[in-house]
Amino acid sequence: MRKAGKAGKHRRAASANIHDVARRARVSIATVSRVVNGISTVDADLAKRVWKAVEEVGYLPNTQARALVSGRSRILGLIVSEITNPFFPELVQEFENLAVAQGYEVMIGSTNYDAARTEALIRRMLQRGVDGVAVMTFGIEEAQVQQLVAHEFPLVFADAGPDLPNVRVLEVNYGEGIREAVQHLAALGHRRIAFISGPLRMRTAVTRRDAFRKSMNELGLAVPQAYVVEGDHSMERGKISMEKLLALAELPTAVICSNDMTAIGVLHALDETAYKVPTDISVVGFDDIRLAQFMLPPLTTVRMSCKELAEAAVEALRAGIEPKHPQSAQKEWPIATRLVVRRSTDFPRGSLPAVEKQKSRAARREAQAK
Amino acid sequence: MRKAGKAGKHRRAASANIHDVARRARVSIATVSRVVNGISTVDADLAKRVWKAVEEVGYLPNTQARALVSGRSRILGLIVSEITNPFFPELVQEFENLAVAQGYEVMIGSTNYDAARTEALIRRMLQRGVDGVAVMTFGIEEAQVQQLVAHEFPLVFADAGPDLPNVRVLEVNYGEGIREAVQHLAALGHRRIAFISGPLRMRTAVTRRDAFRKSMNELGLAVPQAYVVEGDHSMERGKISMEKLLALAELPTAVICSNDMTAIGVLHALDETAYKVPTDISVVGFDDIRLAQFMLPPLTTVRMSCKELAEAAVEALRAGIEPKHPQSAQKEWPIATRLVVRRSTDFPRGSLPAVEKQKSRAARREAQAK
DNA sequence: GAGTTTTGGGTAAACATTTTCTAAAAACTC
DNA sequence: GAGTTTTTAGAAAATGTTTACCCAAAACTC
Repeated sequence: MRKAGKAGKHRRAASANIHDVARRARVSIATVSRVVNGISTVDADLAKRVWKAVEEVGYLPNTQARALVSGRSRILGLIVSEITNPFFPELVQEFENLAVAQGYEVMIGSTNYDAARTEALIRRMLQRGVDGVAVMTFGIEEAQVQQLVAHEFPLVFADAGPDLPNVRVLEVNYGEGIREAVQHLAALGHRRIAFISGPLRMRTAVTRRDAFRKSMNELGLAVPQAYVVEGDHSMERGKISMEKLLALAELPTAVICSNDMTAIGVLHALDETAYKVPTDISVVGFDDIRLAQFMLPPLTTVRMSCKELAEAAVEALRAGIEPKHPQSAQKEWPIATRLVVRRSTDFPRGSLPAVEKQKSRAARREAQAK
Repeated sequence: MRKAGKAGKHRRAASANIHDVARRARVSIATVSRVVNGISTVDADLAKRVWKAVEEVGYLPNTQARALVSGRSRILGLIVSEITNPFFPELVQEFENLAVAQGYEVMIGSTNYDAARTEALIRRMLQRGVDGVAVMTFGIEEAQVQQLVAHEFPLVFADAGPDLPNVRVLEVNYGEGIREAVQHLAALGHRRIAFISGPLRMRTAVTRRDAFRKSMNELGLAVPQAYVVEGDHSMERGKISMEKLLALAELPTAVICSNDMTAIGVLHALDETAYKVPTDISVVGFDDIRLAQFMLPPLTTVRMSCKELAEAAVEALRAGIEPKHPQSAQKEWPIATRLVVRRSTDFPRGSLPAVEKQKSRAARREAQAK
């Protein structure tokens, strides 16, 4: 069945190519190409013959040859901070599903907050000829942005990107969710609320922290300097940050964290003390990773929907890549955030009579169970 | 600076190609190709001139053209079960680092235990012309194995693969780690030990369960039918499985889980009861994901090193791909497992006088802290 | 029914490389 | 110093597609 003159060199037994199909269907390769690409000017009978031949020889178009001649690889780059932070796999999953549904492949890379690594990653993406890149690191260094921007393909940034023609930005509305978190805690009676931020060299970390400060101000609550601790979005650092807070003379009664991994570290730090969550200290996370509801206690957190982010990212990229995409003019893509109340937040100790408290907690538990 | 006749059609501004470099260095494209690929038959002076030109025009070889003509894409496929299960991102990370260090790109896909999805994934990988595929799903359905095996490229299976010339298998020694876990529990005084398995249609799940049964037998401990519950490696199912065990008339004093996610579900189920971990029930996981040490309490678990797995997978693939790799004859690649004791296991209640127990636990905690 | 338009499919030129073949020049050999 | 071998670099073929261009035949038009 194999083509005669092929084989030759010691090379992988190539699978069927367009010529094999053409020969079998007794048409030219141009016709095969047209049929496979769904170009409608082909006679129905011929098309049927071609499809039959495609089936018979098990033809899969060679993407490399396709990319070479068409100038489009149908690969989307996806850059994340840390693939091992559970938020990102969830995002990757959604992104990939959507991209594949649109006929794209995804090339994933994580920066691990390392400049050299990021540069190499970008170079690899350029070399593989990606059609566009989504930078979902929530902040990236200027030098690397330049490296990316210099090439002409479409870019999507989560949360912070330069204002340039082929750049689209997913505008995450942090204010919303963080305000809800602060108000939720304040409503429970908390006055001393601390915040553990992300690494402040990331713009998003600053944005989230400022959103916290703003919401506190709105309610007339003070934020002492020592109540804002810099973390780095890792569990390890979350733990250390909480230990810093625990060393203060006047402890906060609640802690809001810049992401869920930090919150997990905080829970861990508190587990090593006599303080209980939420009885003694309430904890709020950010992201709502799937794990959040499996923490002990299940984590109250601000949800930033992966699905929503992924949908916006893929569409925004397509808007940049595909010549006549309906939303090609849209530069800013809004993303909502909102509080999800679980069991890591409660009244601060002593704010209500014990009986009352017991009752309310039970009631909330019940509500939660549904 | 741009080549004259180019531009033409409405196409992305192409970056410099081999002709640009050749013109600038006043050599032929063959020479440029040779220099860039490190073929040593080029005069040192010429090579220097070529590298200079490469720098100046910012030449990046086009991987698609390369792949097209050489028949090798330098892409490795990596198939995992669920990218959202934290074990896999850790594996992906290690795998990617190693692959990139060897000049390969990685194409990742997760099956989500879905046959249609898996088939589509394999098709995509074939079409992109991967040089080899590592199937790290710890069990895959026969039909899909056939689909993969039919093509001639190298394959690596974790834990269960067909015995074929171009297939290499990472043989995970489950017996080892699981025996350590059972012995650890037995040494603490546990006699009633339950096991929550993975989905039994996966061969690895059966293997792990059988390893558990065998280790129990060796110690003369009975394993009632009801003490072996089928899970599916998810937190949700882990929780449900534990609830099943809690409904039994005679409760086990310890539970070993087929992976860490299941163990997290178990911890969660127990948190909703009056039973404490490890005081009332000890829990052991499997995998040792990074999160395990951040659980409350930190999880005793059997470590299956991602790094070791990734190293073996990449090397085994290279052994299949690269003509003269030193280990090209090696078909089985052993992977060790071993118990990591943390704080989710302890003496069963009542097995020792309270004072004694208190003391030992404190001692262990201390040992742990280091 | 001859001229004109439409339809549909084939030919061949790209695309950016690697690699084989060839040939010139340089370095030996006796 | 003529013949032989080695070294080195260029010319050109090949890789599997898409697509612009062209031309034959069919379908209209009057």
